[in-house]
Amino acid sequence: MTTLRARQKEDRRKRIISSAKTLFKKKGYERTTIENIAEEAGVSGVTVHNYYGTKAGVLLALVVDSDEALISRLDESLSHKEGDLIELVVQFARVIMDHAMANLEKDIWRQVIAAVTTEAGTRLSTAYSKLDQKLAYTLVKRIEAAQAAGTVPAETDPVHLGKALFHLQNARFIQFISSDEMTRDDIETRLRHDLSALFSICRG
Amino acid sequence: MTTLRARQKEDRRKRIISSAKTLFKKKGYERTTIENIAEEAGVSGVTVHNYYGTKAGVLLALVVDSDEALISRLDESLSHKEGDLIELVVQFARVIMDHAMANLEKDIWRQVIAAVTTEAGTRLSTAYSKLDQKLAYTLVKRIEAAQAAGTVPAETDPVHLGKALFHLQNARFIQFISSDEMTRDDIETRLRHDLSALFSICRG
DNA sequence: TAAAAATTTTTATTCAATAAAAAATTTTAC
DNA sequence: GTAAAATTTTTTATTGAATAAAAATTTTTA
Repeated sequence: MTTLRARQKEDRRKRIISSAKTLFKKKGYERTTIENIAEEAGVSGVTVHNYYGTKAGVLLALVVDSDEALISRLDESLSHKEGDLIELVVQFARVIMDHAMANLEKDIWRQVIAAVTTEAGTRLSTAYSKLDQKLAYTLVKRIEAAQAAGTVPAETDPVHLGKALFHLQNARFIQFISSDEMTRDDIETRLRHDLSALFSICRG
Repeated sequence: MTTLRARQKEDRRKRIISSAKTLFKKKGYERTTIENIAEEAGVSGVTVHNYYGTKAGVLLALVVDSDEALISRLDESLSHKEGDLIELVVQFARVIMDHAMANLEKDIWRQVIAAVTTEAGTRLSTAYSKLDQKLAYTLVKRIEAAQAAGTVPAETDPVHLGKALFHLQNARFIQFISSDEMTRDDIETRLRHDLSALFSICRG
C-alpha cells in the first residue's frame, strides 16, 4: 500500500526531473534557474532544493536516470567477437559517447563531471559512482568470456583489467566532453594508441 | 622598463593569491568569501573578480603556482633504477599525492578538479592542463630512458605509453581526493593491480 | 601640468543556497 | 466522520557569487 503522500512525492520528483531536462536542453544549464524548473514543475523553488539539494543535484538525478537506461542496453550494443580487447574498449567508449551526446550537450556534461567530484559522498554522487561500477563490470564480464575462450591469458585478473580499462576509457571520455572541438574519432584514435602502447609491455 | 601600473598589478595579483591560500587553508574553501580575500589583500571584491573571474579561478591560479614548483622537483624525486614500470608509476603517483596533501585539503582538491572541467577553455584551466601535460612528459622521458636501456621493448611508443600511464595515474588520483577515507596506500595497491593486469596482456 | 587613458571602486541586480516561521494537507486516533 | 497530530510545502528573509554599468581615482602621456 503506497500512501497518498508517497505518490505525491514521487510525482513531484518526476515533474521536477522532467522539467529540468526540458529546460536544460532548451536554455542550457547556466541560464535555467531553479525558479524556472520549479515553476514548470508546479512547485516552489525551495521544494526543488528540498528534493535535490542543489541545481547540480537535479542534474545528477537526471543523468542517473538516463544512465540506468544505458546500462541495460550497453551489453547488447557490444559485438560478440571475442579476443580483440582494443576493439572491445573502443566500441565501449563509442557507445558511451553516443549515449552521452544523444542526451545532453557537452557543456552540461562538464557540469555533471564537476558535480560528481564536488558533491562526492552525497546520495546522488554515490548513485552515479555505482553506475560507473556497473559500467566497468560490463567490461569485466567480456574479459571473463574472452579468458574462457582462451584469447586472454589465464593469469590475467579480469576484475582488475576491467577496472583499469574502464578508468582509461573514462579519462578519455572526460577529455572528449572537456572540449567542443574534440570528436569521437579523435578519442578513438587516442584510446587505440593508449591500449596498443600498454599492451606492448609484457610481464610487469 | 616595467611601468608602475604593471608592477602594481603584479603586486595585487600576488596579494590576492597569497591571501586566498591563507584563508582557504584556515577556513576552508566554502567558508572563505571573495570579500574575505579582497579585504585581506587590500582590494575591492570586484577587483578579485576582475583578476580571476570566479572564486574557482582564484583557486586554480593558486594551484598552478604550486604545481609549477612540483614539476621542477618531480624528476629528482623519482629514483633512477630503470626497468620496473610499475614502480615508476607508483612512485610518480606517490610524489603527486604527497605534494597535493602538503598543499591543500582533499575537499579543496575536489573543487580544483571540478573547476578544471567547468572552466574548460579558460586561461587558467588551460594553464592547468598544460601542467598536466608536463607531468605526463616526465613519465615519457623515463620510458625513453628505459627503452634505451633495453628494459622497455623497442616497438613501444614512449609518448603514447607515458600519456596512457599518466591518465591511469590521474584517474586514481581523482579517486584518492574524492574520498576522505581513501589512503595513499589504498591507491598504490589499486594502481599496482591496474598495471599488472594491463601488462599481463601482450600484443594488442 | 593638464588632458587622456587605464584601472579600481561604488552601486545595483540576479540567482543559488540555506534557515526559520507560517500555512496547508494528509494521516491517525478517537 | 471529525479533531488533533504529523508531515510537507510554501513564504519570508539572509548571505554570498557573479555580472554590469557608472563614478571615482590614479597613472601615463603630451
